[in-house]
Amino acid sequence: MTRRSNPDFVNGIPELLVLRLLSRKPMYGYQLVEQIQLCSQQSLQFGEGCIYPVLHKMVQQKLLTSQKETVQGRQRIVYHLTSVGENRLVESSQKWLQIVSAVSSIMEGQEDAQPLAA
Amino acid sequence: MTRRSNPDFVNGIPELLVLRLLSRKPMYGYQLVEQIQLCSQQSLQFGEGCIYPVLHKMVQQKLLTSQKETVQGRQRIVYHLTSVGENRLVESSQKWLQIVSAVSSIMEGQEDAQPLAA
DNA sequence: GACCATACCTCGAACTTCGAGATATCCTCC
DNA sequence: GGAGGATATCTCGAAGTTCGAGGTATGGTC
Repeated sequence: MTRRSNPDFVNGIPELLVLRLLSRKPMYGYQLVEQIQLCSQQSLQFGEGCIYPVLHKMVQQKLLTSQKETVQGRQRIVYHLTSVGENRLVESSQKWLQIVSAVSSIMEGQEDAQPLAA
Repeated sequence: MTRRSNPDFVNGIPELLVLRLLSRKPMYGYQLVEQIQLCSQQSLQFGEGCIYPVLHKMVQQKLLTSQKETVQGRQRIVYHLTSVGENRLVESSQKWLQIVSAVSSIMEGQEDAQPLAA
């Protein structure tokens, strides 16, 4: 139980990663799950129960298009980034970078920004 | 409405920041809200409706202790970091750094980790 | 035939953020 | 004296996210 007992910092990351990975080349769900694990050296482990719903949501939002393929009798659904998705990728990475830098500045900063004009 | 329509990357950040800010010196809630805004140049805007509950939760978890103060007839509740909180700060910042680095490696990476042995 | 890897899916639980609204005191200005 | 703003606290409910568990199906290997 106690599924997510402490902060995992992971909100929105699956979508960002899917966007980025798909900007390099089309992929299917299972492959995305594996790539994320591999590329991050197991640091990031998003299971299928996480990725599939994200994928479906993104198709609905027209960030992706999907396309059925059958390889050796095995069905795959290959996802492609749309131009809307490309835009979203740009926005999202900027936002991510901005947050990383804001958090860093607080984490590394030594003093108050302003003494709060007492 | 549509409160949080797209990913905000912000999960767990309030706690991390509170931990860090309090590791420098004790502060009260309202002050934390302001400091976070100031220190991040408005990039991070966690309102009181976000920070107060976080503070209460952290006291419950013994990450913080609280102490009432009255300054000019105005009540303040000052929060101090406990040693449990210090440990949590260390763990959490490591985890944060790890995620940032894993995400960066995927965002900046150019190729597959492994060709997935086709 | 059994079993594993591949490949897809859904459901519910748990957690988080955050806007809105409410209260109360002090100070300043008219 | 009264209005209004800044300071300072709080609670509630809505909305969205992640993710474990469980389910289905096929192809290949032993």
